[in-house]
Amino acid sequence: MDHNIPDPSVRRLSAYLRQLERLAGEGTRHVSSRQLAGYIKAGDAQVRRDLALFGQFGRRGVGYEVDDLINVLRTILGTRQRQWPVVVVGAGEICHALLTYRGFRQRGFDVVAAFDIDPKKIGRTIGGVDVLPMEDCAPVIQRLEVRLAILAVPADAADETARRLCECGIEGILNFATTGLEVPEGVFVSEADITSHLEQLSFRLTSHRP
Amino acid sequence: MDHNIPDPSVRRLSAYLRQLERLAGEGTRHVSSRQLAGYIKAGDAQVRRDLALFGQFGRRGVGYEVDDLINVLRTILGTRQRQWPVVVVGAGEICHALLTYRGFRQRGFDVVAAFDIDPKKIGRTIGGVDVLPMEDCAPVIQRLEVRLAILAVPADAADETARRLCECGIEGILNFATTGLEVPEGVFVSEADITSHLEQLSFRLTSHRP
DNA sequence: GCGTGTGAAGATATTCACAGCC
DNA sequence: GGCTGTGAATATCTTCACACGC
Repeated sequence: MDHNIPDPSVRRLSAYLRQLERLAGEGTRHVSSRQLAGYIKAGDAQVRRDLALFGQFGRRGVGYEVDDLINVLRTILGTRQRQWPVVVVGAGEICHALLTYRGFRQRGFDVVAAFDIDPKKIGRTIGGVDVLPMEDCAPVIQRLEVRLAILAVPADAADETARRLCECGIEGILNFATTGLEVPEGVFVSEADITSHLEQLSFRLTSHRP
Repeated sequence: MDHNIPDPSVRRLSAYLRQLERLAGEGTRHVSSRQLAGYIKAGDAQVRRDLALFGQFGRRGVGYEVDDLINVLRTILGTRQRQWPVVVVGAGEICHALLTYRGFRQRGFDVVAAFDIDPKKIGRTIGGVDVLPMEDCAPVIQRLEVRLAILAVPADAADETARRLCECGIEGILNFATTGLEVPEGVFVSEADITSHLEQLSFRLTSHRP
């Protein structure tokens, strides 16, 4: 399987999967690229191209079988064969929201531990997940073979914490901090700063209308 | 000011602003496109191009004045002249995290109210913000001239709630639900589904290494 | 008829490379 | 020497349009 997949395509693959899961829940068995495109802001050719990057999954004249395509997309995204253990660092409000959200598991992610440096937070259990002292992060990550971390610490601690996570072998970081992170080669970062999202919107509402 | 600004550029403008705010806090007065690019995964020419979309803000041989550029970027992003009132819909855990996060205000956003349909949640005050019944959303949005909403309801309620918000005059939605939304022409949606972010990462860690 | 898969064309975004100014 | 701003070149992404199979 090739490696030069554009970022926008990967984002859309996620979006297709979300729609397909919904369709499957409604009992729909077949779907066309045009339908799928309708849910996303995209054209039907775009949908077919995105899928064609990985193989041929449809039938001409018919479309795609919903359940099949779900499995294909999960395989592509890496959430079919394995359940990904994930750690959350920083036991604040975002962490709380993440640990009580029950939707991750069925999508292939499993929050196995949270870490903090605040003794008042350490020892608590939130949503069935223990909040552990930051010192434990290396052994836990290694023992459970955790490769993904969610970073939810204050901005001024983000970079240092990220460095530490990378040392423990973390390869992917979902970053809720407002700071951009400096990470070693081979570590992927996905930015989830909420303020930036709001700024995208405020930009679009500011004198840039079509 | 033109309107055909690429989405990736707008995302980077946010990122530059975050870095500049940090630099300003550290007392740094000048910055070059190369430095700025170093924080982001981008080249120096990219930084200059992004800024050149809106004007000329640097001095040759010198670089950019940090405070000036902060003001420029805030103006571009629309967060300099005005404080944006924002409503949160769905008073769950994410809402709780949003209402207790104190960083929005200094970045130009002000959460003015939260809404829910659950009587047990209505009437509470979280982080100084009242949780109001969903029926009040239209009058509040109109009275406070709210144009931005954060959608934090369960997936199955997302589309219907979004429709309702658009009817109230909301023009930008930050969507935490896993569903893609169908919104009228002229309404902007920014997707913040956390599972999708995790899927981006798990994809990159799955057999697609360089 | 319908809908996929895909070369070829087109549109967009990024990088190069250098003139011009500090 | 350093660094911006920007045409020109390149790379990347998206759309068109049609052959092929259902």
